Amino acid sequence: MAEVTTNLSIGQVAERTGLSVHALRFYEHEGLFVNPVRRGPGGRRVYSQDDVDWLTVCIILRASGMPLPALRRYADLVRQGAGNEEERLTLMREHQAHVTAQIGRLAECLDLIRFKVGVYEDLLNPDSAGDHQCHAPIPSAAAQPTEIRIGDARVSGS
Amino acid sequence: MAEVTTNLSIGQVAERTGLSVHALRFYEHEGLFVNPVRRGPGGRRVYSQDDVDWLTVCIILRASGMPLPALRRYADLVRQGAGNEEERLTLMREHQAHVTAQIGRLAECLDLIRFKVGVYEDLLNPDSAGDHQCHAPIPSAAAQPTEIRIGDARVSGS
DNA sequence: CTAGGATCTAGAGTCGGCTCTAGGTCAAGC
DNA sequence: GCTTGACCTAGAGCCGACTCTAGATCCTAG
Repeated sequence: MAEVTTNLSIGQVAERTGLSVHALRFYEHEGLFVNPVRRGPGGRRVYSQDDVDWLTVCIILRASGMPLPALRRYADLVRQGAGNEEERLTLMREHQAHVTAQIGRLAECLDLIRFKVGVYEDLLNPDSAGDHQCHAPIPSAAAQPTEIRIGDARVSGS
Repeated sequence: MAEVTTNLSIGQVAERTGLSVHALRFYEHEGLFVNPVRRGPGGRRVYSQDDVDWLTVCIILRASGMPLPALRRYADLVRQGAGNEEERLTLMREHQAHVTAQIGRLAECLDLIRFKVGVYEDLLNPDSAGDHQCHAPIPSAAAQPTEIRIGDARVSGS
């Protein structure tokens, strides 16, 4: 069995994860890795494919708005090994709820945005009768202090 | 007809929009209002229902991730009055695209999260055969790096 | 031998979007 | 008259998540 232990430099990992080398060092410093990053000659970081796989998960969790402390908590649990699956499940379920809620909120916002787009389209092209339905809180814009949370998930690229 | 011009204090507006008084002053300072906020005796801010309606729109746009500069741009256009509807439409369409993309990204993330939740559920309740399908690009990434042993793999510089 | 490039550490800086503080004005109630 | 509370301005501070800098080390190529 040829131990194909991939040995990647920080630059290579940056390249294939999309994270910067700075971010990789930062993540390590923040304790987000499951296993300590190995070091090669000269104290240089050496990453395995498992590290890259873990980072891929991290990136997805981050992209969906999980804050670093929660990610660190999750990494801690995985690092501790079997036995804490319930806690991991709880953590994941909570995050799932967050993401689901966020998607719902965005969908609501999208409703207003679509409505606005429709209004301007009609205005610029009055021929086509506009029949936009908007099952959202736009007519009653003055209604309730809808609890919309500003500033939640920030996702790559932007 | 009785002039029903609602005159609201900053505190009242804060209360019914959910924004803080600090945020309201900040938004004004940032030029996010369509019309200049009136002032009452003692230089106190006086808001109309229109202001509140506009803020409601702002809140929704912010909640969907529109950055302040874009919001300011939109306010500028509205302030300038009729004639720039195309630009407003463009702005709104761009934002619509952003939000749609963001929802898509979050949905993808949710796929991994659901998968993870499923894995842990099965692990804790092995009776029910779990058949989770994950129609996302994550099968390999979701592999559990539980207890990864890092041998004394030496990194030969080669 | 020397230059270039990737890496290292520790720590400072950046950015967006508020949030808070300090010091002051003003109107109402006791 | 005095206190309280809402409001004012200008500007400082905060938070999260990086990003960048400085100065050093090390490897490889020419």
